[in-house]
Amino acid sequence: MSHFSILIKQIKERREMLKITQENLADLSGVGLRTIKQLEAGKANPTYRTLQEIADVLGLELVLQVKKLNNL
Amino acid sequence: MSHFSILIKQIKERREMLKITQENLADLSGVGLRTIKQLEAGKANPTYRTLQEIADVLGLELVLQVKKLNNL
DNA sequence: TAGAAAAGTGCGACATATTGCTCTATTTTA
DNA sequence: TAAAATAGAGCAATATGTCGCACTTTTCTA
Repeated sequence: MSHFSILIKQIKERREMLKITQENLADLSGVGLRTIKQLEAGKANPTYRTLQEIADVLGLELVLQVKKLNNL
Repeated sequence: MSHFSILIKQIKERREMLKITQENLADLSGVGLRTIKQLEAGKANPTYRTLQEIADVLGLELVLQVKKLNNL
């Protein structure tokens, strides 16, 4: 499971938790519906801005943190 | 100070802390030097992959978290 | 279970991110 | 302070992200 897949999954789960459809999310965020569909389908390499706009509507934010040491 | 500006600043500070030049970072991450220069200059809207590759070399990771409630 | 709603996909146009080249500006160092 | 190293920027080619349209598939619901 890539880090990106996890992020996608989080977005999708969060959207569903909030009972928002992809179409709602597109309207609310200003990001095109097509882009959201591609993103959730894991077929995209979105720009920071796109991710940020989507995350914002979902009450999420993209932050940079020091990597966790997983495999020691 | 936008959220993005903060992220850029974090990348730059982390790179400098590690005594890595932009050129080193380009080589290590596989991201073009030009792209890194533009990014650190705040003149870019990078893709997730670009950010991730850079962050990875710097021992950082991009994570999605529930927004902090700042202004209540 | 039939109809509606929501989600996923191929196609193609357009916008823009990435990149190298070359040059200038700034910072570091001997 | 001069030379070297590092960082920033204009230009243009190429790659790719964004988006709407039209359609199919899947999921929900009455």
